[in-house]
Amino acid sequence: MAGSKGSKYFNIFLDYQVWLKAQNREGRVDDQLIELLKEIGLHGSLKKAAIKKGLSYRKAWGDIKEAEEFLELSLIVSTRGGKDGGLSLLTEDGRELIAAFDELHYQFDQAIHRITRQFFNKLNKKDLPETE
Amino acid sequence: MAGSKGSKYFNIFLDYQVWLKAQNREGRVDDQLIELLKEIGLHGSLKKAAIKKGLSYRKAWGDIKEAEEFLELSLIVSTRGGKDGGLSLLTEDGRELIAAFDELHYQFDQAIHRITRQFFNKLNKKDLPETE
DNA sequence: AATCGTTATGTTATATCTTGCATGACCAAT
DNA sequence: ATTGGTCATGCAAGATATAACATAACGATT
Repeated sequence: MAGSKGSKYFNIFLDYQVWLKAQNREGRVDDQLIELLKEIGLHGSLKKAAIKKGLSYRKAWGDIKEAEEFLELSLIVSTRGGKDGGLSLLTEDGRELIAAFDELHYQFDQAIHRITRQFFNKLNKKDLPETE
Repeated sequence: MAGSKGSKYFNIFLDYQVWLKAQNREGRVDDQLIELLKEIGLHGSLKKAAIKKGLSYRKAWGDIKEAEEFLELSLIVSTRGGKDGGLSLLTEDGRELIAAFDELHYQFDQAIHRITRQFFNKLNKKDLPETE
C-alpha cells in the first residue's frame, strides 16, 4: 500500500483454523480437541493428556464429553480404579477421527501454501518492487 | 460468514477461518474486521457499521484502532462535527485490504470445496453404511 | 450560540470461559 | 481393609472479553 519502507508484511503471516460444526446442535470438533485426543492415545490417560496440553482436567473432560455428544459417538473409553488409578483409551471412532483430521490438515496446509503466496504477492505488488 | 457449507455428514459441516497475524506483535486481521470495514465503506459511519454488525461502538472502534496499529497503516479516516455529526471513510489501504481479503476467501472457498468433499468421503466410508 | 449526531476514550458493569476445589466411585496392589 | 491415583461431576472462584455508561471534542445547520 502506499509509501513503504520495505515490506510491511514481512513478519505478518496467514493463519487458519478448520473445525466441524452443526447448524442445529451445539459443540464442535477442532484442532485443540484432536490434539487432546492424540495425547490421550499417547498416554492412556485423560489427566496426563490435559496436563500435557496445559488444560485443567475439568475442561479436558468437558471438551471430550461435549464432542462425543456432538458427534453422537464415543471417542474414548475409560475405566477407573486399578493399579494406576484408571485409564482412558481411544475408541476406533476416535482414532479414525484423528486420522481424518490429520489428512484434512495436510490438504489445507498444501492449499494455504499456495494461497498465501498469491495473497502476499497481491498485497506486495503495490508496495514492494522486490519479491521475497 | 466464514467458511463453506461443503458436504454434509449427518448435518455436520466443515467450517474454517483465516486471519493475518504476526509472531511478535499483537493484533490480527480477520473476517470480522473485514466485514466491519465493509460496513464502514457502505455507510460512511463507524457507529452505523458497529450497529449493523451487532457490536458496541466501543469495540468496533477499538478493533479498527488495533488493526491499524498492527498493520502500521490507516484503514479509515474520520472527522467529527458537521451536519451528520461526523463520518468515517475507508482509506485506499483499507479498500485494498478488503479486496485482497475477498480474493483470499475466494481462493479458500475453492480449496475447501475440494478438500471437504474428500474429507467427508473418508469419514463416510467408515461410519456410514448408506451413502447419501 | 445552541443543537445534534458522531467520533474518541477512559471507566465500570456484565457476561462468558476456565480453572480450582470438593466429593465419590472404582479397583489392583499392599 | 486400607491406600493411591484416576475417572466423573457439580459448584464456587478467578480471569477475560464485551457491552454499557459517562464525558468531551467537533462543526455544519438552525
